[in-house]
Amino acid sequence: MPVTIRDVAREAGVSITTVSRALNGGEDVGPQTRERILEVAQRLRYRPSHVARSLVRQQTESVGILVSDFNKDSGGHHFMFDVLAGIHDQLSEYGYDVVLMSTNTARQRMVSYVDFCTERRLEGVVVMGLRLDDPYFSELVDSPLPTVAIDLPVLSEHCGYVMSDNINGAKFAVKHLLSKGHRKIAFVNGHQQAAVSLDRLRGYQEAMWAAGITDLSNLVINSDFTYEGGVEATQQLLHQCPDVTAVFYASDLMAIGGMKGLSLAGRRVPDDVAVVGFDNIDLGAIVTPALTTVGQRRYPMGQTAVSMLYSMLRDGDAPTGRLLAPELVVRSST
Amino acid sequence: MPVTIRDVAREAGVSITTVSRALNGGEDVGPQTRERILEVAQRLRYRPSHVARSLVRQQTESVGILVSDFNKDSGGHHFMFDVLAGIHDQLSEYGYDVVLMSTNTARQRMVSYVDFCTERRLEGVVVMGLRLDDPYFSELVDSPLPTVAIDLPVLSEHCGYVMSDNINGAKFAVKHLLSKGHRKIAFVNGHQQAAVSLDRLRGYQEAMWAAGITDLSNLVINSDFTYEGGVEATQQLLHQCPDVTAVFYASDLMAIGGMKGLSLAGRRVPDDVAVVGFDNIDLGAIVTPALTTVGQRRYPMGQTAVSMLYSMLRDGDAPTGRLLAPELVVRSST
DNA sequence: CTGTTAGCGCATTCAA
DNA sequence: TTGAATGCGCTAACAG
Repeated sequence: MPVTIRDVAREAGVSITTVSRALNGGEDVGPQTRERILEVAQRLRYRPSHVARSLVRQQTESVGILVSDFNKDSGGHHFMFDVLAGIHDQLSEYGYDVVLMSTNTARQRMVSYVDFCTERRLEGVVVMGLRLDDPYFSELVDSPLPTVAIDLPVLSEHCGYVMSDNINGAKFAVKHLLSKGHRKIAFVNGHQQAAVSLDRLRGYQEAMWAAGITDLSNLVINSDFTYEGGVEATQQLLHQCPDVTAVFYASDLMAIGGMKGLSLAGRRVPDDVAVVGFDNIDLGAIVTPALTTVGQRRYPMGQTAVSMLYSMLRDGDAPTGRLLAPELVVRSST
Repeated sequence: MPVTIRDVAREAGVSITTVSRALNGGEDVGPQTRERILEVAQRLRYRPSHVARSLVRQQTESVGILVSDFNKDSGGHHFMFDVLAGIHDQLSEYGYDVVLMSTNTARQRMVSYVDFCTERRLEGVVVMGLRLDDPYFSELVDSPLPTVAIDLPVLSEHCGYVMSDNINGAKFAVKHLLSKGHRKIAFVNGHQQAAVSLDRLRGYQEAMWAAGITDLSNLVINSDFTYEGGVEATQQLLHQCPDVTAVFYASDLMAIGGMKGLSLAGRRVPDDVAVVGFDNIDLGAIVTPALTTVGQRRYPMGQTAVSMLYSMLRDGDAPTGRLLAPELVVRSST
């Protein structure tokens, strides 16, 4: 239906080869001819078929973004959205098309991620929001398809990853609390299926140990990253360890829930109990008191993932694990 | 590089024609042959090239999602993300691929949206987050490319739209306030480039007029949908109309900012001043007091847009304007 | 400098 | 029931 290269060729009175050359900036085309072709192409609003070009060149110049179930995720919205933006923008900077897919896309079509990508001849994938135990994920990791994962520390021949330096991020938080004189510092973690949870726990532990605080029993509670989880975990924490003076939460949402829980229990923030979160979501600046938190650089994270993928695609570079420095944002909750 | 239909044909000792038929469920294939072909295809992990298929069938089975600049938008995150999820999920339900593009993708590549879509042979587009005055948008609307816009009431031969019934949504809010006995009800609107702003204003006005309140001067203020905007607008409002007893904000973010502003001014919510927002973002349930708001059904909005696009694509249906009913969520701020 | 030829991987006539 | 031939729109050798 659309205008093809043939139409342009006929109208300009040349062969399609010449049209192709003229439009692709080939050297060997007469200036007059070129000009005429360009004029005709523009007049006819000719747009080369990306599909046909992909077929003959054997490369689609497009990569997939694989996201875990869109709607089931609540709370991770901000994180995912910003990272997605970074991925998209950087990709289109490099001239790549972006094909969106989610874990349930594949499920619906009854094909694995790898098969989906193979069919579309995607040149690479960026993965985000997946859990370590996703059944299809390992297949992706083992496949020759260039892959970069966000927040999943898996490294293989064709798969690299990008994530915040969660260990040091957690250390920043704890050290900040220690510097304020706190000793009884509790930690409310996210769910255990997330790789980041392990790192944040480790950072917390190491910072505490380094300060000579070795008995962490009753100070660590596992929750689920959500607001409600933060409320509940805090109540449990207050029960099993009433003399805490500070709590470090593995997410801002939990921290905000935590402040609610503390308030319900009659504790004042930051006077009775100091609070630190993780993520630096917009909301943290709005709540009262404003939340001290460890910020993740979400948009750059997306960009970084893509630039790594690009170097794999273009230069055949080996994938790496790349850690982004988090930043402590001190506000009034501490 | 990947396995092609040829490889399967050779391995199975048949022609590629037969392979094609067998794999596409053609009737006229011997049961034995079919089985053998299926077995071979599976063993070789053959995946038909979506690219080649698109070329020969002259349809790509993929649609584009056009989003305004990803990173410049702050605050609309939730809205965009949920709608995006709805769009994506429904699209993949129908078997369509999803190509993501943003306004700056096109700008970077120096082509209009239409050209971008034409090159990729996208069959349709869903547009979201664009402003009415976007330079390229009208081109899209006028083009023969099937299009559905979110929150942009433009209707043309090939362009339909989906949005919340903002007029009635605003009426719900105002009527709720009226029923609580309020008369001095102010309205803080979003920026004027958004179509929704006009509708919400109109709903507010009509509801007030219907209640016999005709003098709305000093009661309406224009802001920008943001938290900060809400704070400032509220201060201004309190200045020019100190005796307001209720404020309806055109976004939850502004409403939350407004509650902050009210608190700063020593007014209590809801005792001194009642507050209603618009959007029903998660945050609204978390703040204190919890925010009464007009909820938009974001995920269904995305789904609806796609089902409309699908009927246009598949059945040649004419595009329509579809309004989704909003819902009043009453919480403690009123 | 330009045109002819040959595919890319697949679906689809038309014959056999 | 199967296969050979044709072409989707385009690029890239190879000639001229």
